[in-house]
Amino acid sequence: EKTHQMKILNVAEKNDAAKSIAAVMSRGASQRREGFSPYNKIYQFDYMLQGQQVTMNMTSVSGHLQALEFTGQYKQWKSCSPLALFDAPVLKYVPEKFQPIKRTLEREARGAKKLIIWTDCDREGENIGFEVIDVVTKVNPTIQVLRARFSEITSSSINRAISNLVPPDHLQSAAVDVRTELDLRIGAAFTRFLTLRYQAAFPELAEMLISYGSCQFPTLGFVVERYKQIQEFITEPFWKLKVVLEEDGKKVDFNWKRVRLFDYQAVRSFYELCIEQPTATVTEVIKKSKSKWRPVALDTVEFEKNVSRKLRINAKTAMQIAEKLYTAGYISYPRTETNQFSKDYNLRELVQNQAANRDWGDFAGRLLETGITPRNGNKSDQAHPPIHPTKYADNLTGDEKKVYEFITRHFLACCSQDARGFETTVEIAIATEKFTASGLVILERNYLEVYPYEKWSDKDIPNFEKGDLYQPNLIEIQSGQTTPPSLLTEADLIALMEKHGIGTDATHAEHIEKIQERSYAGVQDNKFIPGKLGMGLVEGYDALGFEFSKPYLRAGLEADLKMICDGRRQKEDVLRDQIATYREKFEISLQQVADIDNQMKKYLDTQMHDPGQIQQSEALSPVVRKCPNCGNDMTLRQRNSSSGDQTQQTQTMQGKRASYYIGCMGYPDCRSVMWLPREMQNITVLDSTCVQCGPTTKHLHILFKPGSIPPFIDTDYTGCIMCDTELRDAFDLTLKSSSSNTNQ
DNA sequence: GCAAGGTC
Repeated sequence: EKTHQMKILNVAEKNDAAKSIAAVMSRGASQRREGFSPYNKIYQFDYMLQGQQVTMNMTSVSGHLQALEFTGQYKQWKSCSPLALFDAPVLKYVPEKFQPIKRTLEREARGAKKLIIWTDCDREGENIGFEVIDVVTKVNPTIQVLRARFSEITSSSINRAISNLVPPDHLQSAAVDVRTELDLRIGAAFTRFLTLRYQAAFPELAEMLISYGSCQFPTLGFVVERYKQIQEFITEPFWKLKVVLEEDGKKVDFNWKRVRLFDYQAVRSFYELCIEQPTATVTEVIKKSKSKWRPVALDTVEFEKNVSRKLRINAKTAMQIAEKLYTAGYISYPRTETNQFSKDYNLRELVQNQAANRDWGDFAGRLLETGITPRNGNKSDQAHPPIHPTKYADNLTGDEKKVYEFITRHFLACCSQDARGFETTVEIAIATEKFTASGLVILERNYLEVYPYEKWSDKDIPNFEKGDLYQPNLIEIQSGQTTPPSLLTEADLIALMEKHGIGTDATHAEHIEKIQERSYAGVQDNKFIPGKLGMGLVEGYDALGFEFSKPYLRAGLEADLKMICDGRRQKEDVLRDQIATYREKFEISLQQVADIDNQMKKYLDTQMHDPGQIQQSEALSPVVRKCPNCGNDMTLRQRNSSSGDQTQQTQTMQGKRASYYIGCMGYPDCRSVMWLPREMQNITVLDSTCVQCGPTTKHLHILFKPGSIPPFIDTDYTGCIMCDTELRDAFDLTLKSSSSNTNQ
C-alpha cells in the first residue's frame, strides 16, 4: 500500500472537467471512486509532482457551492419591509442539495497536504474556489492551498497549469461577493415590492411574479426602447432618379449620386434637366481590387450572434451545446472575451486535426501548405483563447454537429485568406447629374470555400469605356418612403448587452429568456416586442427618472468590481456606496409610487384597485422591536382617521387626525398591535436600543402636545415604551394580539 | 414566490 504517499486534493468546477483533467494528468489511468454526491465522482491517480510521487484525488463541485440568503424571518416575503432587505442580515451557506458534495470535500480533505483549485479561470471560478477553500480549511486548517490556471483541457494547458501553481486571487473573489450581495438585496427588495403591490392592484397580474434585476431590466429596456422608436417614427416620402442603359445587350441600372431627396419639386427639376439633354457620357471607369475579409477569431458574443443568425439556434441553446462540447474536449472554453490567438499557439496541429474531414478536410490540408494566417481582433481577457476546435469529431449529430461544424469552419476560415475580387465602377453624366453602377468579379474565394455562412456574389457589368456616349433606355423618378428601424433580433439584443456590459458571456441568453418568462416581452418572427407589463414597468421607472431600464447602473457596478479586482477599491466601500444608492432609489419609488401606478394603468387592461395604503407606509415604517408572538419586525406606523381612497380624493393636512401604532409585519397572520396615545405631536424611532429589552428594541423620541398629558410625563420624552411602566400606565398602553379589530 | 452567477 502507498499510504505513506502525500495526498493531494484537487477540486474542479464540475464533474466533467474533473474527469477530463484527471484523464489528461493520469494519461487515462485514473481510478474512479464514489463520493457522497452521485454527480461528482472522485478520480484517483498517482502523479509526479515536483519530482515527488503523490496520490492525486480529483473531485468537483457543481458551480457555486455556496449561496447567499437572508436569515431567519427575512426569508419570508411578508415578515419585513422590503426596505429592510438593504441591510437585513445575510448568510453564505451550503444549500441542502450540495451537502453531499460538502461531505465529500470534508472526507477527502482530511489527511491531504495540499488543496489545488481547478475551477474555471475567471472571476466566478475564483469565487467558487474560495467557497471550496472555506469548507476544506474548516476540517483541515493547515492544508496548503494552491490555484491551477488553465483555459482548456488539453495536456499542454494542464501541464503548464500544474507547473505554475499560484495562490488563489482573493480580490477577484471579493468582487464576486459584492456582486452577489447587491444582486440579492436589490433584486429581492424591488421584486417583493413590485409583486406584492401589483398583484393586489391588477387582477390580471394576480398570479404573476413581477421581478426586478440589474440585468433583466436593462435587457427589457432595450426591447422597449426600440419598440418606442418604431412607434414614434414618422415616415417621410422621398424621390430619386433612376437611369437604365443598355450595352452588349444587357440592361444596367444606374443609381443617382444624390441618392434621394425629400423635396419632390427639386427632383422634378433635375428630372426635367435630364430629359431635355438625355445623352449620357461615361465620365469614369474605375477598376480596383476588392477584398472580403475573413472572420475574426471567435469570442463568445460573436459565437452567440452568429449561431442565432446563421444556424437559427437560439443563444441559450447554443451555449448549452458549446458547454457540452467543451467538457467533452471537442472545443476550447466557450466563454471567452478573447478574439486573438497568441503567437505561440500551435494552430498548425489544430488545423491538421481537421484534415480527415470529408467536407472541409481538403481545405484544412491546403491551409497547411499555403500557411496559417489567423485574423486577430483586438480583445483579450488574458485567460482564454478564442473558441476553436481542440480535437476532431465525426460522431456528433443534430445541433451539436451543426455547432461544432460552425466553430470548425469559422476557425479554418479565420486561419485562411480574405476573398479577393475585382470591382468595376462606372460613372455617367446626364445634364448636370451623375449616376453610377458597379460590377464585381470574384477572383479567389479563399475562406468563402469553407465558410458557407457568408455570401459574396459576382455581379456582371458590361465593358464601358470612358468617353462613350449613350442614349438612356429609361430615365424616371422613383418614389419611396423612409422606414423605421426594425425590431430587435436576438443577435441585436446580445450585441447591445455586450456593448453595455449587461450580464456575462455566459448569461446573456438567460436574461433574454427571463424577460419572456416574466411576460415582459415576447417574440414574433424572431423579433422581440415588449408586452403590456414590460411597457408599464419600464415607463413607470422611467417616470421616476431612475434609468433602471438603461444599462448605466449595471455598467457602473461592473466598473467598481473591476477596481476591486485591480486592488484600487475596497470591497466594503463599494458595497456601502452601492447599497446607499439603491436604497435611496427604493425609498423614492415608495414615495412616488403613484407615478409608477399611472404608467401601469396606461398599459394594463384591467382596472387598477387600490392596493391599500398599508403596504406603502409599512414598507417605509421604521422597526421598533420584534413581535413577541411571531418574531417578525414590529414597525411604527400611522393611520389617518379620515379613511378613504387617497387616489380619488385630495386630503388637506388640516383634515388629518393621525393616530400612531406599532404593528406587526406578520399581519394579517399575526395581529399584534400597540396603539399609541393621540396626544403626540411627533414621534421618531432612534438608533439607540433598550438595555433591558435587548438590542432589537429601539428607543423612541416623543414630543407630546403640552397640556394634554399628565404633569409627571415630560413633553419631550425619550425612552423605551416597552418597559417604561410609568408611561404605559399613564396611557394604558398594551400589546394586543386578538384577531378582532381594535382600532379606536 | 425574489437576483445573477455558477452548474445536474
